[in-house]
Amino acid sequence: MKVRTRFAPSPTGELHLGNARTAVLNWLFARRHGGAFVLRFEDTDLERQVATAEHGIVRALDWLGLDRDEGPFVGGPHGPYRQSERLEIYGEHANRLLSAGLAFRCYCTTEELEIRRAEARARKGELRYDGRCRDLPREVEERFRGEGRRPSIRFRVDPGPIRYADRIRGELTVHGEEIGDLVILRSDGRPTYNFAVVVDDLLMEITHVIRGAGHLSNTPKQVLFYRALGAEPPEFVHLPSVLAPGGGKLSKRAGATGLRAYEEVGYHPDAVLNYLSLLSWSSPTGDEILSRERLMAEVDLDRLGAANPEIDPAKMRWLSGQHFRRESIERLEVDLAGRLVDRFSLGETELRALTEVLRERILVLSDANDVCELILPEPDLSNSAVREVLEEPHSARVVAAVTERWSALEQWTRETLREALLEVGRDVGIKGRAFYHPVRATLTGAIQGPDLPDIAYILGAERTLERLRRGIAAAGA
RNA sequence: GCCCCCUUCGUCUAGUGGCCUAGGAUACCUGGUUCUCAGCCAGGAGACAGGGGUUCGACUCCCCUAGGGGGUACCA
Repeated sequence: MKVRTRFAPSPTGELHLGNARTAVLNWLFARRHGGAFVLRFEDTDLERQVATAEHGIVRALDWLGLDRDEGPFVGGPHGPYRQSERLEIYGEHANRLLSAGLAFRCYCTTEELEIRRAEARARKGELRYDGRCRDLPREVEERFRGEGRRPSIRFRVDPGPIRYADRIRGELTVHGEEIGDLVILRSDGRPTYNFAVVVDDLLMEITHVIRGAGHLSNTPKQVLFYRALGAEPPEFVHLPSVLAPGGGKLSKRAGATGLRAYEEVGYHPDAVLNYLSLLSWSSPTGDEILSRERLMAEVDLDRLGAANPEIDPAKMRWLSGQHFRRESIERLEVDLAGRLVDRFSLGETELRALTEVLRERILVLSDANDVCELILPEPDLSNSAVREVLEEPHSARVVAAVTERWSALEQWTRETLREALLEVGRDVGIKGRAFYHPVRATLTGAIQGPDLPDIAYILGAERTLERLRRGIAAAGA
């Protein structure tokens, strides 16, 4: 049977690392087995205003490179893919259960239920529905109807063990008496979450339900629905919950940063994909820096742990850097161009040189700004730190020697610049700080930054030599 | 309150009864890369939550406790 997975967020807000990890595993597993990845929005409970959230989610998925085979905006044979557009379908299925005697109409109002729950809580009793409408005589039903009560439809949950399986945890059992009769259709006709999910997953022919462990306790209820509808449940895989750094659940104040923010800071999307798949999973090879292709080939449902992992921002940044190091110059150049060209009015050769240097040092794309900020603007030679360096006795001589040697260069490459610099150092007989600082200060107006040959390489021969000559003048003065 | 799940270095993890004086990665510390920052390279320190069992032998199996996560809704 063809593997079909789905990602079913409710379009309330942005995707965060926790949601995204669920999407990632569903996508990876589908791709690994040549299956289909379906997107579905669970929006039954929401009013409008979700349109922007829908787009935000799709955007985030696109950024991570998780393409959908079916879903909103792309369509597919099992649509519609928004629960709000499937209301009649849920109604039909609920009625099927009703006529089969597996469900019944419950005339209790929300208020009555709440009062009973409060009482139960007060005397420390069971909070569950007491089943009072299970077998209502026809006359009573008529009377309730006459009173204007709108019934909800409840599913009969009989006492006794309910067995279900989770791929990660194995066979599990709960008891029907701990669940109670479940509302599947509210009195206003909208389905409840657990019922809608089952109807959708069934109709969409989902084979593997991969979702957060928060749904573990919903699973037995859903298994009951599958059976009642005459179907076998799919395989359930409950991924451990992703926790915020320092523990605790992902929340507004801790770690629930939207994916958009990671995109803006400039994390490599493949690194985020890589990082997320490494939560609860590890490659049998023990490797951790895994390309998109390797992830698609290797990530499977075996080797999934059961403990809740915490996000480690530092490791994610490190991975991002690793992915940039392996990125092609051409691709990185495109990413960098979007952030730097206008802001620093870069030319083609400058951008290329910058990309070559930056590829070896950035962790996230925004690191590039700092480097540009430091070396691209005309250096300010008037600040005290720079003045101090330039006033050293040998500074003028050092800068002049470097200028002379570099201006004689036939090839302006990082390598030739570096070799030439080393030679000058030996010739002049000055080394360390005394040698490098005057050159650095002259070139950037700072005494801290990337390697000098790299700076010269990015600036290009003309600008480098011009700055150096100005430095000689300043040092001589 | 009741029910369910989880528990190896700070963090992510390897480990399925002896291969473990517990391996890797990150973070941290130190050194190197004839200047600095980042990067990179090398080295160092760092864990089986606690207590009972089972066994010739437990990180690995069972029980209890603690801690964490989730559920108990006409929320999703």
